Amino acid sequence: MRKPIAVRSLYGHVMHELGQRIVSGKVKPGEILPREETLAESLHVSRTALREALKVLSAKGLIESRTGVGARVLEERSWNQLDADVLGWRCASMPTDDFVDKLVEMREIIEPAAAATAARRRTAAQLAAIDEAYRAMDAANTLEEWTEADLLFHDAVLHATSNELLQSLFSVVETALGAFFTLSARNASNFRYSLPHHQKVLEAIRRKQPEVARKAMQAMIADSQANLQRSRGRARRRATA
Amino acid sequence: MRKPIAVRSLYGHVMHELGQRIVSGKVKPGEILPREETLAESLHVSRTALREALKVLSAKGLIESRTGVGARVLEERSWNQLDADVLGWRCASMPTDDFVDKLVEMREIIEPAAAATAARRRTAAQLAAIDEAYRAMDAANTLEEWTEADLLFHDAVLHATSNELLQSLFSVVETALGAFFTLSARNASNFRYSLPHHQKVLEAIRRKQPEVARKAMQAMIADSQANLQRSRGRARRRATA
DNA sequence: TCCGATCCAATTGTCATACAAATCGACTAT
DNA sequence: ATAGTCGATTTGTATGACAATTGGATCGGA
Repeated sequence: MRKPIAVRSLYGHVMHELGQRIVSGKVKPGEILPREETLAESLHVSRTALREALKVLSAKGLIESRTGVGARVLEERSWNQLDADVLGWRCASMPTDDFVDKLVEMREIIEPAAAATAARRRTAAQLAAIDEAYRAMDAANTLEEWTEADLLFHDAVLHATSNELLQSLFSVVETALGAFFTLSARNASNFRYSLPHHQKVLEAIRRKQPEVARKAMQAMIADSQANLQRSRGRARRRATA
Repeated sequence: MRKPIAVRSLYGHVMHELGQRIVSGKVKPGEILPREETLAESLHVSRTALREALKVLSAKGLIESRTGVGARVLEERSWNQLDADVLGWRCASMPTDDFVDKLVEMREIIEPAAAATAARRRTAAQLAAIDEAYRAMDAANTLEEWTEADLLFHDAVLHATSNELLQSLFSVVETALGAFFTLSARNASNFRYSLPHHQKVLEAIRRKQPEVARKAMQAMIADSQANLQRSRGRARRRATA
């Protein structure tokens, strides 16, 4: 998303490789990873680069290293579930329906409340940022331009709450939108269909009408959820065909 | 909390030291940290240990290292505000009313929604856990027992949503709020006052009434916030006296 | 046989050093 | 004045060495 395929540093590659192995369940909680020297060799990096990756995974709560024992994969309960990387790894390849449902549920909780708060507190500059994102969506000619502007719009709404904790949840919203983008049937002719929803949110925030903004955002999410359900139906019919 | 004084590893010490310097504002966004060799020397560790700390801080979004340039402190906007360490450093460095307000705002968004979801989806076992926590609160004789059972109650409600993202989110907010005061208690003598609120939440979840549960939770939070305002007033009067 | 203390092998934690790669700015030639 | 080149600076990666910690194996005594 942010980094297309990204020329990640060596340690970054290692971190993603190991992170995905853990999150995808290829190595299960409780298991001990191979010793650092072996792991480094099998990933074709030095122990130095490997260790930096392990440290970051440890900070994300995925593993715990103990002297003399090794690196143990921790239970899912202690994973940093809101971490952008962890969320991304859970969406790697195809996210499960179950996980997408949870992402949508998070949106349903976060974004309407954020829209309402933004309507109450937004400054002129914050409103301008939302407006600019909206106009970029309106002007978008390609899927890529639309996608970028859409993310910007949702980020701007969170920003307008002036609550940086709320804004940090953008990683969740971003992941949810990303999952929606890959799962829903979007093409060159119909990707603009949600523009009116966005306009209603924008106008409510402009006019400082919290409850109107909340409702508009709820409608937008409900609509995208319905869209997901339709896609699932199609996917299932295709699978059983 | 978890680790009293904690025998942190060397790199852990370094990470906390640098993290606090950044979050507290001793080094400001945009500034470049001293080069690694210098930093390592001034902190009395090797470059290896320092680099592991920098890598983790980078993963938390506090800094960004670039070859040939150095480690730049990033803007607060890109900090991982919901990271447990970052939140902890903020609690330590700026325990202002403003920050608490933002935490409370998060709670107002999360917990009512969680209660409603729990009422919709709770299993028998999850309900039993909430019920057990409630009875522990009822049986509490000391503030300590009450506080422990209170935490258990709220955790159990979140657990009953079966959404680990939501759990993770509440968990960090709860921990941060817990650093300032117990979730719902006035003082040693009448800490049980919020028991009826908890009972209403419990019963609504038992009867699978989402909106009732949401309202009950909202009432509980509103009550504890009113309580917070009163104690702030007292603190201010004391300060100006 | 059971139990405890001791020792030892395995593994991570830390350090020191060296060199590769990237960046930025200054300098040079045109 | 400008484009290109070069060099100093700093992070990125690799390597080798040793300290510290852990858990089990070994051994001895009752």
